[in-house]
Amino acid sequence: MTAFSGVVETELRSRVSELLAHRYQHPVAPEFIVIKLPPAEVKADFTIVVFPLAESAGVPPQQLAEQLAAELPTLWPEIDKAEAIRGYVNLLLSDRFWCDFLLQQRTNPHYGHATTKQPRVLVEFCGPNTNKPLHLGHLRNIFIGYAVSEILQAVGHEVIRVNILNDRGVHICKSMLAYKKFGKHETPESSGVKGDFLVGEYYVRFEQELKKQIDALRAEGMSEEEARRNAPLQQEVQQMLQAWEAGDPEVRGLWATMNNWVYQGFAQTYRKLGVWFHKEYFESETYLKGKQLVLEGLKKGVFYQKADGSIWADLSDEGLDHKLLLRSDGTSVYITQDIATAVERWNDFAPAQMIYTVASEQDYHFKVLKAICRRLNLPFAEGIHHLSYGLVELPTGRMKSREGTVVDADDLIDEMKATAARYSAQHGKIADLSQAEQQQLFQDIGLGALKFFILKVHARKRMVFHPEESIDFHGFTGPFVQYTHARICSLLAKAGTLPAEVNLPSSLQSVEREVLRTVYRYPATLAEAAAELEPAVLANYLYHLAKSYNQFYHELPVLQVEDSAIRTFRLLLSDFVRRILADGLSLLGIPAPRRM
RNA sequence: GGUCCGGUAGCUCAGUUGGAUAGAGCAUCAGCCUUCUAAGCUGAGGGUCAUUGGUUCGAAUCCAAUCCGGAUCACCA
Repeated sequence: MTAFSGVVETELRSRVSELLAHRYQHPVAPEFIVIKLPPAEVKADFTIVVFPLAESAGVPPQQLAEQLAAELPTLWPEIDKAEAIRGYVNLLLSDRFWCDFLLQQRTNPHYGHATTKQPRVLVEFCGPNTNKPLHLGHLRNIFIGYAVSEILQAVGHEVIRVNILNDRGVHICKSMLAYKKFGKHETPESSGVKGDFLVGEYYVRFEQELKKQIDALRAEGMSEEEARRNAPLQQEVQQMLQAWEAGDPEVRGLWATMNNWVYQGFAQTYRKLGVWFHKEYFESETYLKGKQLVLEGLKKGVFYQKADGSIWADLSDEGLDHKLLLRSDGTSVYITQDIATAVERWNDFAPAQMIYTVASEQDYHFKVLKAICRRLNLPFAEGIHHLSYGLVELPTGRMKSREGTVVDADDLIDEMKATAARYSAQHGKIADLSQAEQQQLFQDIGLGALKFFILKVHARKRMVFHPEESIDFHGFTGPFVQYTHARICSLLAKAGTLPAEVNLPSSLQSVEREVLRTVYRYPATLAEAAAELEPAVLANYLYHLAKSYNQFYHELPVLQVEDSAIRTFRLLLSDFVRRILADGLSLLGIPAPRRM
């Protein structure tokens, strides 16, 4: 009911509420009074929607609107003009109010950020398998998870960032087996191939060789399923998995070696992306641990056992199915180890919430996980939250690493960087920077384009990525916002130091007012982005702020203004916008270069 | 089949939680650099908000049904 709003809305609500109570004997709680931003054509800062009030008060809307318009300015002197039009009261605040707002807030080092402490939360993101490099899907996950972490921190939460490494299982053995058979002892060093890519090559190689064997068997007359089961590689990889689980030293040794290659590769990519974790959890360390919890649950009667010995949860009373928790041979399944991992995290950090950044294909899984933790009476059960996001697909459909149809994260980052370099060369504005500075700048812009491209879309939507249509650097993009920031930096550099004592201009231009109105919305925007766990809210806002600043910049001179009050005011406004752009971008994990 | 998610301009997406004539970007067309960074600014064209019904003073937004696309319901992870 109460939308995300700021100090003015709060003030207006309480004034209107008082007015209705005292003057019209019609009490309405402030939070039920609807304050909106008027459409662009209307020359006003805020709009009170009178219809709901009129209805319950039994007064015609236009009549009540006129009464409010007549009385409100006397109750709150900051209201310069109040007009009643077709059941709306359009309010224009005074120039003085907006100037004061700028002067007060520009020195606030935490503008938009919360000053009160919020509970500790844990955010899991990334979640790679250790048999292949990170791809575009991981990038969306990482960008969302990182940005949500930053945003939650901005509104006062202590945020613990964790990763989950899917480092064991048959798919990991596949690359190991292929390496053992075809690897000829090559290493990342000897081959010059980044560790995660090297391991990924063997994963693909396994699938290729397996397919050959299957095709050969089918040519001999076996069915698809039969051939798959009987292919020698399939049997070998199962044996390898058993050897791994039995702790076979040779298999474990190869596993550790290859996983370390992958981790070194990941570390490079994380560094490039600017992300990090407080702690990494390894499935190899938790996959056995959930069993005890399940057995306790069985003892307490929250689960049941079938005749074959397998253990199940009956969740049908809450619209979910029966869920297997332990196989008939007593081994764990995926969800069993997830329970264990959650318990471990609870013991490590005791967070009020555990947020899992995981693709929407696992929506059902997380419903089940939460339900089971609840039934086990685990203290963190209610705090489990699945931050679900839509898959990134290619025009040809889903990315399949087995078939090699993936967009590798590193490759994409490099392409973006190259594109940024091409644009920069065209514009020729940064030729005086050193080579190293230029390289860093290209990286910042390329990553800015990529991260913004992904984050500006609401997480729940799935997105199709067209590799041949390169990501844009103009319009509603990261570079546009970065450019606006750099432009302001340049302006301020030419202006020198900002004066401490300020005279305010006597009146504001409409573009200035529009920029101030947008600046005003920043705290409410952050609050909304945090509450919704939705970086897109922030990305959209930053674009609008940059857009309105560019209009201001184009329409009005700053440095050449004679009147020192106006010149100073515009510089301060520019500086404030610059700060918000830089702050907002950094919450999205996007650097804000000072030149470009 | 059950459940969940999505459907808004040619394309990619917003839409302030039920409010005024539905907005951006890209693409197309037309303008603006002897002035603070043209990765910018201004303008034009482009819409049956999937469909139908309902609730309401008022619906892209809420409800129901239908259509289309996707995911999921494994002794896989």
